[in-house]
Amino acid sequence: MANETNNFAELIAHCKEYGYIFQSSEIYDGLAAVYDYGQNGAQLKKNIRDYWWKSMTQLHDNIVGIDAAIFMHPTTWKASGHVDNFSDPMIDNKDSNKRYRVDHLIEAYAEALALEGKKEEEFALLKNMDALLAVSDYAGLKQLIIDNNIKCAISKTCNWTDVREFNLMFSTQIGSVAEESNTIYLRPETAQGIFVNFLNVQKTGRMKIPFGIAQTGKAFRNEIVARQFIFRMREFEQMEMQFFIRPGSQMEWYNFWKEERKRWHESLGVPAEKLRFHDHIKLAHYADAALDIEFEFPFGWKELEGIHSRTDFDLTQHQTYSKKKIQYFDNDIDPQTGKAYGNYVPYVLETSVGLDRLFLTIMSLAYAEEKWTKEDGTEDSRVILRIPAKIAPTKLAILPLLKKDGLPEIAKELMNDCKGSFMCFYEEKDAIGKRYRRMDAIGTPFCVTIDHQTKEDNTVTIRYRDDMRQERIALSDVKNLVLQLIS
RNA sequence: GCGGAAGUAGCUCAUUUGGUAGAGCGCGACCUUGCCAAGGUCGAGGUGGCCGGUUCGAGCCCGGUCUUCCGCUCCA
Repeated sequence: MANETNNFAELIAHCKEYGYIFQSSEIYDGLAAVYDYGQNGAQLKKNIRDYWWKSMTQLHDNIVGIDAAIFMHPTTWKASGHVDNFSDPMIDNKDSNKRYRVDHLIEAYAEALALEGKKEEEFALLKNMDALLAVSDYAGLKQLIIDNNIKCAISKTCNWTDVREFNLMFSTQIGSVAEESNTIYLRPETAQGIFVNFLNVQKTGRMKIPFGIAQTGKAFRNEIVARQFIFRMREFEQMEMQFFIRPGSQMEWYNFWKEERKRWHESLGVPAEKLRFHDHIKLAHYADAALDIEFEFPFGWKELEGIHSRTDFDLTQHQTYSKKKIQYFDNDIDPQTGKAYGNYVPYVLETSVGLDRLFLTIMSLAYAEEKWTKEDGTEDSRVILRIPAKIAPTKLAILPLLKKDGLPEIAKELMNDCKGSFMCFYEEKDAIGKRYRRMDAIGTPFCVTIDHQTKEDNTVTIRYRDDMRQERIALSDVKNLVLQLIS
């Protein structure tokens, strides 16, 4: 199949046209950075999620899955650091368009005052700022900046916007009365639902370290700008696993999961040369090592999955804030001391994939436009989604060659036999070639055609999406062959 | 958030300077056909993204707004 093209804009259009992804609330002009999955997209997404869930829980005897609520006690986000790190007053310079954190801007100016020996002015300024920050007086903060004639380092002007708070967490009220104390957040990450359930799972599941807790679910971030289709959305789905380990063993497990997760992506047909590791130089407040598994998207190398060594930060924080002891008693013998390891707060190794990003990865690899010259010299083409058979939304199309002569009856019987085992699609409209092309466009890997010969010898034609090859097989073998090909 | 470009039928696009909106493909029904996008007949589908202004009259001119794409910015 020569002459393939792969264009991101065409992929986005294809996703809409064939029921994979629609813009949210499109009839009302849409909602920025929010998307809906259509009939085919929802099934593909579910298949990817199921494949991940199975590989984590069913195939690892020391990993179990949970499903925590999106709403969590507000103190969760104080403990995790999200309240402090996710919400800062910001101000923009209108001339340079440069955005500053207000406290950083004022502190930098105070430092300059100190260098000039104006210690008293520096002290007064910082005291003023702290007082205003404490009561979230944004107008006062702006006035403070203007009164001190604090300038933008780039434009050298004092032309500022109003001070605004950019909180990346969405908030809402729980209960019917909107009071300050009732404010809760939509979780900005799923991880905390695992950490707060550490003791529940460890005790009720009698889990022994090392063990993991897996979870898939929605998370929400009020991104300042969100772009690149479903790559960065306000509402997105994570698939993550927190692996609880002995302190000191984190680098061993970091390296283990790093390789394990890359191999997993390759098992979904992602070519090794399209994946790479990107080590974090600047680490987040909770991590002692972190890397991204990046994929070469149509718009460049971007994060697909994060591997983070989170140390005992999260469990220790929850222990402090909840005043509940979150520890593990390890009976195994430490070869160094000859005694049991004893009580400790476990370390955590996190693997976290963006399900929507993985969906986009699969789609960008699958989408292709093929052109070729037929035997009679004319040009032919097709649009195809080469989605791996094991995650394709529809596995098998069952097509009677004619909608008469008893062929639909045989086809429907096969449909009834197969539909309990995998997703099937039945179609008797239009010429057979046209029906094949429609299946190519939504990524159905196999088509079976029932014709007059079927009535004579109980054989059918199976047609393969990827190479358009056809072969004759027994009608009774169809289900088992497809089951074998999608496993 | 800033700058640039765009928005007409499900899709791709026409509608030359303002004068009551069209095609191809696709979609539905019927007829004909039957192994890789066949043919015929009929049909459904648009208050031109939305709101406002100028004008006798706006898809076209002006303002605002929403959304998308590209470049910055942001992304604990």
